[in-house]
Amino acid sequence: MPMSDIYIPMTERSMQEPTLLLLTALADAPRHGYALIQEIAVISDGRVKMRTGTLYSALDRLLQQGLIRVERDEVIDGRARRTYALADAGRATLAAEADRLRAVVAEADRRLRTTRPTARGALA
Amino acid sequence: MPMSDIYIPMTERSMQEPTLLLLTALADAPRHGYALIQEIAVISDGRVKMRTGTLYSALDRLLQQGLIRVERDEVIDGRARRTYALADAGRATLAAEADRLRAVVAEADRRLRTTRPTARGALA
DNA sequence: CGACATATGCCGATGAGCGATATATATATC
DNA sequence: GATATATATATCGCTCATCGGCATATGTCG
Repeated sequence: MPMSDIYIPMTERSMQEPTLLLLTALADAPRHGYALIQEIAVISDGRVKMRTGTLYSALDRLLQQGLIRVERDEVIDGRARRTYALADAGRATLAAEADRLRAVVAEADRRLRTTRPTARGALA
Repeated sequence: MPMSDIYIPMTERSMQEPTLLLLTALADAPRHGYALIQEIAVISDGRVKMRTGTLYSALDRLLQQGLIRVERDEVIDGRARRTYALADAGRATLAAEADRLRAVVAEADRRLRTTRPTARGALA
């Protein structure tokens, strides 16, 4: 019989840049969705214009993972507004991610400065 | 009539960690596939055990993008071995990626240290 | 009235990465 | 001689974060 086993990933994928920027944008203060898009544009120096499809699905996912929480719901000038805050777990995750990336970037810099033509140092 | 337009992404996705580690592992010297897996384990302090599925498909992709090149093909002790080297474009891409990540990490650190309870500084 | 900023949300498509599997040789252990 | 582990490359199907597009609604500016 065909066993239709469910795919269960063993390792969790490393965080991608949009998610990293999202947590970073929430690190200093709670913000609502639209404000996050603008804040991320500022953080990334105009490079990243986050799509709402990315934003709201990421917010849903991060809520589910417990990395962020809903701070409050309001209606401002007739427009609904949902404000999100970084949860303790999200704060810890962001700090760990920053440490991890700092180490990799340092290693990349080190290697870019110490280039050898071959792995054993030999050269024609 | 149903227009079956082809999906053409406007922006290129940001590099993920496995790719970043791959380029980093090639930054100081050319290496072959299996050596890259081991080198990446060292760089990431044992955290990342790259799968061959990820490795060889990434190598194919990076070759196609011109970020790496085949340095040489050998047969060592009866085993085939293909050695890859970082191309100039790959070197530039890695350097740019490092700059970018350094900036985001610095911003994350800054924000984690300057946390306010709300976006406007008010608190109950 | 039309254009644009504000604000949230859904949906289909894409592709990097993951787990599994296959193949083959060399070396170490029983 | 069998069995396990290290070396080495390669392919396949699956998942999920991200992307682009679309929908909806209000407020403001010209």
